Amino acid sequence: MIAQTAVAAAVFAIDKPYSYRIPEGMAVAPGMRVTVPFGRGNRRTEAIVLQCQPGSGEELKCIDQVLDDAPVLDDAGLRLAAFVRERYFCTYYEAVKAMLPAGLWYETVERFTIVPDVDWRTAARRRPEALRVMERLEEMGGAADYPWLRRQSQDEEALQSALRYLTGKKLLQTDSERFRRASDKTERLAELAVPAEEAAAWAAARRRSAPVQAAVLELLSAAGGSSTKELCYFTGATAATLRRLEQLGLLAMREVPALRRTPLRPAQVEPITLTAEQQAAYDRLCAQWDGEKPGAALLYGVTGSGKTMVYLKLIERCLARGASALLLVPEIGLTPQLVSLLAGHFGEQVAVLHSRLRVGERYDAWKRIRDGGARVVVGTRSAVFAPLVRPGLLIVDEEQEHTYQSENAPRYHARDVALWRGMREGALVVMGSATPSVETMYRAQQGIWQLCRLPSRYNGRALPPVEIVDMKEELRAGNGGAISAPLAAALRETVDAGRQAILFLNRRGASRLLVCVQCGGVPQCPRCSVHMTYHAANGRLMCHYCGHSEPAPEACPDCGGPLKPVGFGTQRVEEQLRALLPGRKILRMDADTVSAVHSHEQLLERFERERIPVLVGTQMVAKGLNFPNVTLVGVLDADMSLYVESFRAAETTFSMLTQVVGRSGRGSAQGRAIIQTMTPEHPVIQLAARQDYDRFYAMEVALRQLRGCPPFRSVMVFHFSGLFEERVADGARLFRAMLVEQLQRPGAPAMTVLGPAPAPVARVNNRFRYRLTISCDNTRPVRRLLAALLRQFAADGRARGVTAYVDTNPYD
DNA sequence: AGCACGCCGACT
DNA sequence: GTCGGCGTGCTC
Repeated sequence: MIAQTAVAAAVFAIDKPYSYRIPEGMAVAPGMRVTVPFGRGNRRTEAIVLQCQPGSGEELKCIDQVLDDAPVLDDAGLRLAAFVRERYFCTYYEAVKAMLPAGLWYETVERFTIVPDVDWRTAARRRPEALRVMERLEEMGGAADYPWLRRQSQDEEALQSALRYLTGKKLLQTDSERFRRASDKTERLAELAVPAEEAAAWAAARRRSAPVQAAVLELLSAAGGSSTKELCYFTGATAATLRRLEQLGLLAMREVPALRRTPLRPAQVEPITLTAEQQAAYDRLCAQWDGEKPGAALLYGVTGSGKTMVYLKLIERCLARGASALLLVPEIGLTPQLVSLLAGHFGEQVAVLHSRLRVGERYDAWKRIRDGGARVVVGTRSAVFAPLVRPGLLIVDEEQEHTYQSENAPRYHARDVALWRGMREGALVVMGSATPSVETMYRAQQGIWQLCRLPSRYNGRALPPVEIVDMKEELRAGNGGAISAPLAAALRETVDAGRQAILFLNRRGASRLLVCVQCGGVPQCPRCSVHMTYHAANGRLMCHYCGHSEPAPEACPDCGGPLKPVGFGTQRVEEQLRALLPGRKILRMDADTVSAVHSHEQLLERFERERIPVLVGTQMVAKGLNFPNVTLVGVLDADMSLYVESFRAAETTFSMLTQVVGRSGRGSAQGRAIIQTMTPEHPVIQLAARQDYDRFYAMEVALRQLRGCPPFRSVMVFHFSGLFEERVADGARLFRAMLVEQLQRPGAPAMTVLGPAPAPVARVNNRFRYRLTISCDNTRPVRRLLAALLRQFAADGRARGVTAYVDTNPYD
């Protein structure tokens, strides 16, 4: 027998089914994972079986190991992987990996053994690091695994180069052991093994020579015990530091059981009753559902119209029909009430899937879903791949949210995957939103999807009145601060009345910087073309692009001048508020105040429970929960997000403003909202203030047609990156030339090509980045052409050292 | 992307 | 003379 397989080691340019012989007596079926030899060196790699067919396959290499007793993907799953691959320009295996829970993945541990009877001392005499490795191995009896070697070595890169050298010279041989990644049921806790005073004394003595170790001990002396993860975050320590302290007898590690299943907190619920309007929408959806091919529908309901009630009723019906339901949400942390509500109604049948689950939790949830135990799945983006038994209903809540688009390969959009699944698996797809994306509304208007409206708010209350403040006038009047006079007055009024207010800073990463008071310099990331963010919680500088982190320097690295932390966003606003509202409590929510210790859920809870008068924050406060006591919402710079380089700028701004304004007046009291802007006349701001989605949509859809953007055409962004700027730029230009050549052929599709140009952040992780944007019809022949072009590009010698990938209709 | 094969400059 | 540099081509 012959197996057609998708191989993990295959990159995009060479990704296709590879055939292997199935040895006599080996039980292999499509959807099972195997290991196979691949490439000239026959290195072992994982693969998934796509198809089995008869044939002797004598000329083929053999599958060497079967990793699963039963298929991990069924036919529908394999077809879905093929769709994701074709649609999003990724490899088969990348698609498969996105579909399976991490707990199912095998890890390979490489083991190195000294080849017997060779004189490695002479052979490697010119490589000191290689000699050291061999000596260490000899002490260990001639063999050790990679993790052990890494622990013994300071410089991982040097170690890897030495190992490459030694295996190349045939002085070392390797073999690999595979084991299923331990389903992590425990968490490591670090505690002091000596009295706190002793540890503190040790730390004081070594503060110079071992500052990180000292910091760990100081923190533990103060805090008692801490999870290793948290400890590393706050001190900048690595696992190696902790191990060293353990060896010194200062630290003790303890494994404590971590919960595998986050307990659901079922809400007290009553039977679902719908308003007349909700009932009408529900009935129409059911009628569609009962049709031959259910297709998709848009549930367009203003904020507070009770879309959730309709979802619940639909899920109830889905279960009654013996099918499973999926509810996708943009961000799980913001929907605890929804999860409780589901648990209240559907109890043990609910499974929650999101990226912050532990490996074991995720694996358990996945199994419960696959085995039919969990038939109501609520989760974020990747939950769209949940192995639902008989899927009957797929709901995408707030379908316009950018979190549904994956930022790494496969760069899929969960809403589009849900639509594909719905079509293929005969499930009804419901997209819900108060501000639908232009694409979705267009399709609903065109009758491709059914359009159900919920025009009235649940409590019958009108939306809060919105006031626009012209910040140019404020400037002319001599107010250069972040808070305008009308907002200041409204704040005082609200707070004096015992109500609460939320101020929203419409800035991405409103971060804090360290600025040199003497030369004005700002510490930059050594690997990226961005400045580093200052985290007061742990006194470190961090790069949000590559993850680089270092202790904040005492003095300016350039001139030795004093450094001062400068709050660019929320902090400055907080200072002004203190002056404005003396003696009042103010809660700030940003990267500085949100940490491992205080999650933003906790902060929001405190805001509600303690009735703190004012909450200031960035993106995080825009969504948030329902706070009945909030009667004032202020948007500080509404137009900021209008000027980002994206065809979605207007849409995201409108949606965000609508959401923020909707936070006000959720309870019994009337709310109000104030929008501050430099461009009060801008139509998006005006329409958002009036909450006039229909007019906004009409305006925006016309613009999209003019500009060749979705829903009329797709925007595909090609990203190029590499270590040498010249090469990347040349590569991007070469790609453009190749593309233009294709477009000149007769019968070629129509496209507009823009660029290439350097990416907004031109260097990340030492790699230079360029982008090329095209606008085209996203049809199968076009994708085939683009995929062929990417393969040709990868094979071209002139593009050596440059990698490329495509993003479809990106959000940034 | 790896990895092996293959052809030219600095060491025993 | 060989070791080792990296340019080139293939992956069932």
